[in-house]
Amino acid sequence: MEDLQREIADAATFTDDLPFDPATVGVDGPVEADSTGNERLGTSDAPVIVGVDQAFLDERAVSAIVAIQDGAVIERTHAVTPLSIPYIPGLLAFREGGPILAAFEELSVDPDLAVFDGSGRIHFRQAGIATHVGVALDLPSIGVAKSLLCGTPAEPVDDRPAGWSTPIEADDSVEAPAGTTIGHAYQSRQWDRAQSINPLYVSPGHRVSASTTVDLVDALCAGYKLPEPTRLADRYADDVKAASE
DNA sequence: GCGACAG
DNA sequence: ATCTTGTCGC
Repeated sequence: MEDLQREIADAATFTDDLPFDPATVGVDGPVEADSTGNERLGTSDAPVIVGVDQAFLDERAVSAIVAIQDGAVIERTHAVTPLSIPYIPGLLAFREGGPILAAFEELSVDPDLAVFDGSGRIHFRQAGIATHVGVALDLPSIGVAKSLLCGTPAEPVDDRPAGWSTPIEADDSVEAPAGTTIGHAYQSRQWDRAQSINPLYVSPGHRVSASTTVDLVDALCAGYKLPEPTRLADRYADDVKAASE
């Protein structure tokens, strides 16, 4: 499995190769989770961005995908799939990749970018879940993780203001030249005082550079810690789970 | 053997 | 990820 990941990392592109201008991406505010937004289908040229997340029940995964365009939800799909292997750090894609692809098969719109819950290039072999699925679908993808799998932040990450970011550099645990920027710690939100919020760890999945990944996540956040696509997929996965138990 | 480790 | 009450603050 590790050799396969090296091949996937090799096939991945960590430079910008997007079908849209990242500078035009953004959400005005929180996206309505129950919006149908179908009236705009086929009318806009704006990029279709999908958020992917999962919820679990026993040995099954609920993979949810929520597609947004122009700051509105245009489609939601999901798949409930049996799980085969347990969670092993570094091998997450082998547990969740298949179930996620099953959900993508239910999607009717053509996404321009996928935002994953987990790492992309911030991975021992530079092949996190965002890279696996991005390469499999040859779709631009980024990984947004809530904790750091590997690599070293260029600066301390504690108590940073919203908008701050610092590179995550390859260290001995990463199969890349030492010092290579494999992603960034990005503070999407912060409290005004007292308690502090941990930063997000964002990294390229496929066909996106590390710096553009930060710009995209920044543009997709709307006042919450997680970018809108991820937030919506997270909630949708929970809804589907609740409805099926 | 010890430590470290996305979801 | 999941199991869960209370609690602080806009």
